[in-house]
Amino acid sequence: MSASRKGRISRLAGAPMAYHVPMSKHAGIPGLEALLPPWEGPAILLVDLDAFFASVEQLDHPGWRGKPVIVGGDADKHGVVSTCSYEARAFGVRSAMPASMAQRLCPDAIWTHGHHDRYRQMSSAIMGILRDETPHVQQVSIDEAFVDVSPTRVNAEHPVLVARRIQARVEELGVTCSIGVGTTKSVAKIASDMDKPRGLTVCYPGGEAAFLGPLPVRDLSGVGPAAEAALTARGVRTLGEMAAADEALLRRVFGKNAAMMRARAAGADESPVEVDDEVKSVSNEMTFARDLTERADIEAALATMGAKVGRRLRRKGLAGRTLSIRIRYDDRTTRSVQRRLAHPTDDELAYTPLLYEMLDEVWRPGIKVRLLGVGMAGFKPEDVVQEALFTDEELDAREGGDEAGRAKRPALKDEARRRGLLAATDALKDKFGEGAVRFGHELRNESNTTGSSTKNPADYK
DNA sequence: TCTGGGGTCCTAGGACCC
DNA sequence: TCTGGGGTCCTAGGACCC
Repeated sequence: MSASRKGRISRLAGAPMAYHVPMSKHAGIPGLEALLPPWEGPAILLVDLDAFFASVEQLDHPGWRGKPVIVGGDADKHGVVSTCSYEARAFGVRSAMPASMAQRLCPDAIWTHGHHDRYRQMSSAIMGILRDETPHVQQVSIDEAFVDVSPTRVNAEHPVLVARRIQARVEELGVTCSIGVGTTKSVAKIASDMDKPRGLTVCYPGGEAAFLGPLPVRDLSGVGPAAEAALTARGVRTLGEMAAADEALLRRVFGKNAAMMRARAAGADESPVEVDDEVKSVSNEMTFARDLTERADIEAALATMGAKVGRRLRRKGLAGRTLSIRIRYDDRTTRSVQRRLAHPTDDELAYTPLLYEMLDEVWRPGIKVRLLGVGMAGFKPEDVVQEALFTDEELDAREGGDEAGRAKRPALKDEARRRGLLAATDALKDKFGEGAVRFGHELRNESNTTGSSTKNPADYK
């Protein structure tokens, strides 16, 4: 596909200079540097890996190259498409589409649940390339990052040349990326979407209004289905109209973000590239192919997810104080319950009984459960130090200090023994994989999940 | 043919304190 | 006996992103 673009330098609607630069020969277009108008002021890249998961699969399975590949969940288990190759997109398959629909559109596609450790590894290598260019890298997901390449920051080198070098270095790893270049993050983001795969789209300083003006508001990051509907109802359809809209009108749609969103629509939002990787929450969810109706099955699922969350907390060295569960009923309505803990913890053996208590607030016998989730939030740096969830006195107060009350407690309530057990099972799972150690409850719902894939922004760090 | 799983951020209301 | 307003914490829900 790059052949048709080879050598093309085209002008984008209204922008003084907006180039699509061909990627097939990007290692050196003779004289390109001389053709580029000088760049004044800030320059930000948005680097977006093309069909990332599917591209890695095609890299690792040579037989899959040139064929429709779909990474996602099972069609008969409520699964959806996570990522699909461009060959599959030709059939109309898209991300987030129900897997059953994708199967009808493209019956011969190659399906895989994905290999997330491999994606994380590839992503880390690519982010390393970006950080080798400049430390001013803001990773926004496993396959996207902003890079501040303002000439004052990168040896006065032209931003377009930096972008072309990044594309060349990424391709050496066997995958490709599209890059948008602009004076702000939102301009770079929109530019990166205009030409995929292997595209390089540049909006020069001063061209923002002409570049963004005709685009639909939905193209702007931060405008979803609800905001789009609210804007349309008020006669605002394009980014140009949004940039000119009354702030009071926008406040009814965006609340306190109205001014910021209007600046974005005008390409004038100055939010900086931020190197910030602080994790705010850790959670795990499961959608079931068959709705759960038995309390024992629901508790087993909560215990399984609680254990996964605990293990990830320990791996990250985090302890949280806000425990939450999420539940979706068979009619797809969703409820959540959260509870503030007395002490931060990363120990599922301590908090799993609380999950069962919280369940009582949103579930009664007879209710069918389609999805369950367990999450932990409320981290503070000083909370990383481990503490027991409850003291014996608090447990006595909760459950009664008599023999019957004490007998209800987990057999391993002794903190040191608990931590020993957790450390041992973590070590086994590190060595032999997640399936190496299972408790009885973890087997109950086996083979009843969607097997879907994810792009978890916190998990590759 | 029917919608996943991982996150972040915002809003609104109630409890509580002064 | 009834009453205020502001600040903070907590909870639930929802919009949005990849």
